[in-house]
Amino acid sequence: MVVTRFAPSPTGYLHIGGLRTALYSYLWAKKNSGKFLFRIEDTDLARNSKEAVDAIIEAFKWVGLAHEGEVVYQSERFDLYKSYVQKLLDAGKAYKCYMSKEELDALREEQSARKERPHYDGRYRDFTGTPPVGVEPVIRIKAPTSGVISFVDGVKGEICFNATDILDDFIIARSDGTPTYNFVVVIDDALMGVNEVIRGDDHVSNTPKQIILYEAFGFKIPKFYHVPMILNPQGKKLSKRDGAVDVMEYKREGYLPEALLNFLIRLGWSHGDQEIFSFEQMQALFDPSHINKSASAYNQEKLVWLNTHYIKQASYERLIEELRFFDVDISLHVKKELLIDALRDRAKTLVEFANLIQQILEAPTCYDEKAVEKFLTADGLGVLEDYLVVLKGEKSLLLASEFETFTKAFLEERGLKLKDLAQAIRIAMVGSSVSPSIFDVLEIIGYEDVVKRIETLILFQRSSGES
RNA sequence: GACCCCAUCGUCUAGUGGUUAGGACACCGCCCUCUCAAGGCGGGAACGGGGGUUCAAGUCCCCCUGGGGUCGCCA
Repeated sequence: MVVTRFAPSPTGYLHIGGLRTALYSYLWAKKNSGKFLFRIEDTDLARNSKEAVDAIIEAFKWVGLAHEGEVVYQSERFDLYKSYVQKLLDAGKAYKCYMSKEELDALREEQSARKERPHYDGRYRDFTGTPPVGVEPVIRIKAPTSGVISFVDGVKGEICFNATDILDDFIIARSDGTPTYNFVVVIDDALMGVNEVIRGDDHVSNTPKQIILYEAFGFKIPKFYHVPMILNPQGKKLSKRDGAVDVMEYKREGYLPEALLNFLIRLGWSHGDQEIFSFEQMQALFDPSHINKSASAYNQEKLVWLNTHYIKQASYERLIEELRFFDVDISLHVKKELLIDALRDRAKTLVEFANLIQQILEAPTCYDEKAVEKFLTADGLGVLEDYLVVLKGEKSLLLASEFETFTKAFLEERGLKLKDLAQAIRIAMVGSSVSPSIFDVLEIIGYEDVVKRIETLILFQRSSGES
């Protein structure tokens, strides 16, 4: 059975890069009817926070990724780790090192000055003397000093390292007794049964370290998939400056989670020419062997396009529900469905959608000057006034089609075209020269308010004309 | 600096020795049209460079160049 996991360290919000590897892990487990586990890597007491944990879990909930079983917190497993550290110590595969941080820093500096790779020199590896007083030791693993460490990466293929090039006796437990990342990852993945690890590219150089730990314990080495980073549009590392990197920021900006997921799955992975993937299709089609080897640049336009796609597809109920988050509640509006249909093709995000709705539902409080200048000329205003007079005798107008028939008849009698009147009506309805089809807008607003809004505009024009 | 990884349109990518190098986003043009969108149709746009291997190379090999990652008592 395929067992994957997502193991963030709670130092902040959930990053979209993290979401992508989580998605891949989730999908690969689902595709294989396996398990997707969730673990919080909070061994660094100083840098994690409960808020960060909550934020990450909230983001997971928003996008709909569900993990199997309880969340595992590493901070609650220190005793377990200690016993495994002890095993290594007992087996002579790890040892205590009494070198101070200052000494270490000095050593590293020397090495870099000599243009060498900074690394621990193993001075306590075979130490048998009396330890210096007042120094709490760290525990270091006895790493191989020769040979080749290689593994077959599921996305990159075979990766080889010379032990001498990369390894030193790295620390597995700090002087305060707490275990370090590379150690706990191996213990937990092994104990939790994780056998397929999908994670960021930045971990390839940790992999050989972890492999020697797997071997030291005799654990089965999992299959690794290292997925390339997401770069910014300039091809550099993606950062806050490049737009949203916090997953929840996408919610606040009005993106649908399925759009974000679709965007992310397709960024660095492909299934032929297919662009649109429902959540079900993702689970059926995802295969890590099609993950691209090279890093990909974040491209907001594609996300926006996907978002518009999913807004067009969404059910009325769904949209009404989502819109509530942006303080627009149209659940009780009689024309809610027409309202949605009139606007869904025009909104790139739910934020825009909410604004467009408000623009129609609330009578304009001001009028776009340029639009007024261009369309409410003496002639234009005259036609509108004329229209209002006739409209007042048509109290039964209800549907868009009825408004249309009425309006077209009105225009035909006067030898006018729709374009001679449409913009004036639009300004009266929404205050600007941009809106959905005016007949839909008229139906949504309703006869009484339509009359009111035209009256208001005419009044406004007359009074400003006088002054 | 050492080690590792990567390299097709501006961007996301298809491509596994023989293709007019395909699709999508973005862009441009046309159509539709009451505005703005949406939609339809069409267009420009790529194999980083140099050597090999081969009848044949975007595809395989080498070098160069360029980009990225890692070198913590962080994860």
